[in-house]
Amino acid sequence: MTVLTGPPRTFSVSEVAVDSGVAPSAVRFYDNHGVINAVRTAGNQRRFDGSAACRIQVAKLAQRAGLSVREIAALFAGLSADPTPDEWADVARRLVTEVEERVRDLKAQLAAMGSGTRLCEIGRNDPAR
Amino acid sequence: MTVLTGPPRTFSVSEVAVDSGVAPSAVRFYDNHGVINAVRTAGNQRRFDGSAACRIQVAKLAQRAGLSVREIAALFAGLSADPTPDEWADVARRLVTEVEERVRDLKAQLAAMGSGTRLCEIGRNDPAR
DNA sequence: ACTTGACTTCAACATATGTTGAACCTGCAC
DNA sequence: GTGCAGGTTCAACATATGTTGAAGTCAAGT
Repeated sequence: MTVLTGPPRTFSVSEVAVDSGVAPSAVRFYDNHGVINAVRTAGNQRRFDGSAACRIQVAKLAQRAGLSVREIAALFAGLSADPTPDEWADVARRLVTEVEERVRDLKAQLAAMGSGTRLCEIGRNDPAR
Repeated sequence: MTVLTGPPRTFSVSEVAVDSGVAPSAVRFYDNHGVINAVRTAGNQRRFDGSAACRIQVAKLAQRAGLSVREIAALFAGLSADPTPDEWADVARRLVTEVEERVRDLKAQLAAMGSGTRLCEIGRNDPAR
């Protein structure tokens, strides 16, 4: 079944900006790049659902963890308006998988450096000199 | 004591490019931005020590984990030419600490979303409507 | 209906991260 | 000492990620 719920409330650009902690210009930027999705009023103004501020908060942290806006938009592509917890969980799983792989790669390189085999030629002196 | 070692071998831009897997233009870019440090020949050409390719490999992975070139240069700032394993270990520790904090922040936000308290107002409907 | 604050688009600017091309110079092998 | 692969700088270009300002439109209260 579906819970009885009226027309869901929507948010303007500046509301989403305040809720997500970014500038209004950034909200428009994220809309233009598919991180969030606006519907338009009869007068062409953007209206967002409640997930927009949330998407942006996640997007900012994902950016700090190395993902590009394009990658984040792709990650959010399957998300419906006002996503279900299950949809969010799936996004979260894919996101964490991706950033953890990047951290693993970094750690592996760091580990390969100092220890044992000098894969990275640390302090390398030409062996053939 | 110090191990008996002749004048250590140096590397040209294109050698570092090959060893690190980036374009020569990128090697010059990283030099200009302090990720690596060249000495100059009498004829003004760059010469790098063996750590340069290594620094770049780490830098590329650190970038994928969310660090900027400026941040990476700052991280490498304390590193001497041909750094000791101890110096590398210190850099590695600080680097991992930083990226893991970013991942923690992301995970915390994701966790706060789906579960329990709707901090992110998922599927929010105006409570005062 | 008016006013006014918030919205629209678009272009220009700004910073980060490189790449490319021109014009010129070096280093090394012969 | 000559040739030439590869080095130098500098400016322009390119993409990503936004911000700012101008010029005009919308929405909502009075």
